[in-house]
Order: sequence, then structure tokens, then C-alpha cells
Amino acid sequence: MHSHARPSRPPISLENRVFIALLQSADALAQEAEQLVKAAGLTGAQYNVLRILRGAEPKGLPCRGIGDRMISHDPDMTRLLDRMEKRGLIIRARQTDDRRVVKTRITPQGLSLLKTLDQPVRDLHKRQFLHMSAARLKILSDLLEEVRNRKPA
Amino acid sequence: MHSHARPSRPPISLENRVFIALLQSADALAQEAEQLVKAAGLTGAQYNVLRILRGAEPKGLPCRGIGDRMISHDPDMTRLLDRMEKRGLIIRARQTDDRRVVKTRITPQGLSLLKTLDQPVRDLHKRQFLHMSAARLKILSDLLEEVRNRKPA
DNA sequence: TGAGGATAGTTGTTATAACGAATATTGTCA
DNA sequence: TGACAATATTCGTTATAACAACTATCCTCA
Repeated sequence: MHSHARPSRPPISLENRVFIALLQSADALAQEAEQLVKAAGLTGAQYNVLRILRGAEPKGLPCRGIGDRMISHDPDMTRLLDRMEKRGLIIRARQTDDRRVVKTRITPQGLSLLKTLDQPVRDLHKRQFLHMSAARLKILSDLLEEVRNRKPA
Repeated sequence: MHSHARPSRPPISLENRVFIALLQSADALAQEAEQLVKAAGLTGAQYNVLRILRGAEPKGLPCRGIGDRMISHDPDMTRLLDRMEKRGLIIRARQTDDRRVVKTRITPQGLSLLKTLDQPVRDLHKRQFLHMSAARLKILSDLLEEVRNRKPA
């Protein structure tokens, strides 16, 4: 055996290739979006929370409900919301009927900040998929749905 | 105007839906993989580095080269590699011809650790896409390639 | 009614990520 | 050659993520 022999590598399966392609594509797209919202002083997670809370108006959502709806589930919702509350983007109020629950709502400031990002984000996504036909985008959308809706083994 | 009016939300475009679906799918798959390699005491990034370095044997790679090949580019390669070197998974040596460059190689320990994960990771990916036909996987693979190879506007 | 368990959220701690500035080395060209 | 830009990596600092333990409140049912 040579000391410089290439270590045996497992064959790359189709599944493996799709896995990697999926993660790389997502990371590239997410990076661009992250950069965009960073100009408004937001992280991707914070932007995501704001959008969720706008969609949850006027009722607001409990801490857990936000976590469930997030793209990538954040295990430390409390302090994520702490920072956003400190900046006046959201407001929290403990429920009177069930005092365990803290309902979070987006503030007018949060809403107006979010509004300034709506068009730029839409434009970014248009650019990100500009080279793909609507038909192929639809197929991609369906396939991704299929990936997500798999039954856990 | 009502105080409880729903804030106006921008219409959700097809591009937007695909963006979100892509990120959610990637996150779900990545989470499972992360859990798997965590059993071996590795983070996803560390596992990724080990695979890259196995593929780069016997030459090894400079710090920057590893970063370029990673799924999600880590801006702090130095300390990521520091931790791995401390655990004996990799070894670093400054080049003599260009003393700016530090070449990193995987150690036999790193290789054997990686080897114990090969089969479990392959099995996981098989399970993750078990419900999809090879034909549809191929289409997905091609579409993702199309996403990644877009020309920057 | 009251003990045990479930649920919602918080907090402490440690490790890692993110960002920028700094160091060292090499290439370029006036 | 010697100043200046480019390249490769490291370091200092701050913010955030990850994990686990903890508090408070509510629910169930013997």
C-alpha cells in the first residue's frame, strides 16, 4: 500500500447529489436574501419573524407558534424576540386567560420596516429565478413539495 | 380605518413560493443529517470539511480552497480547523514555497471517523428520497443545477 | 382537592458564527 | 530596489446559536 494512496470514497449516489445540490442552492439564495435584509439591520430569522407576525395580524401568535412557522426552526425564540422587542419591532403581552402564553404582535414600526423591504425582496426573487421559465419553476415547486411531504420512515 | 385591520401584504409570487420551499426543504434535510453526524461528535460544517479533505487527498487543500468547496461558506475557517486539529482529525502545515499558504490534510483518525459515517449517511439520503422515483429525482437534480448556474444579474 | 404531568416560556452556560482589523508573505511595476 | 497592491491566514470582539435545566401555569383525574 502506498502512503499517498487516495482513500477509498463511497460512490456518490443520485440521492446524495440531490441532497448537496439542494443545500447549495438554498444556501446561495438565502445568502443573497440575508444580505438584502441586513441593509435594514435585520437578520434572516428576524425578517422571517416579522413576516410571520404580519401574516398573523391582528391576533398575534404565541412564541411557539412563531417557531413552528419559521423556515429554520430557532430553538431560542425568547431571546430572538427579546432583541426585536428592544428595537420596537414587536410587542409582547402575557395572556390573561392562560397566563402561560405570551402573545407577540408586530408593531407599526415593524410593519413599516417590513414594507420598505417588500419590493426589494420581490425583485430579488424575480432576479434569482429570472432565467427559469414559469413552467419549470412550477415543476420545481411541485418537486420540492414532494420532498417536504415525505412520510417519516 | 379599523385598528384591527389586516396589514396589506404583498402578493406571494411563484418565485417567492419556490424560494421558501427550497429553503424549507433544505433545512429539513440538513437538520436530519446534522443529527446523524452529531452522534459522531461532528457539526455539519466539520463533517463537510472532512469529506472535502478526503477528496483532496493526498495533496491536501489550502484554507481558502476548503472554504470555496463547502456547502455553506464559513467565514471563520481558521477556528473551525483549529478545533478539528485539536481533536486530531486534520493536520496543518505551512508551505515552504509560499509561506502564506497553510495546507490542511485529513489524518488517519479523521478518515476512519468519516468511514464510520459513510453508510449511515448514504442510508439517510436513501430514506429522505425514498418516496421519489429516480426519474423525478433526476429532474429535480437538473432543475437545481439550473438554479445554481444562473448568471448573476 | 391536590398530586402528577403537560405545556409555555425563560434563563444560564458554553460553543460557535459573524464581522472587522491585523499580520505575514508574495507579486508588480515605476 | 522599494513602495504598493494582492493574497492567505489569523486574531479580537461581539452577537447569536445550541443545549440543558428551571419556573410558572394549567389540566386531569383519582
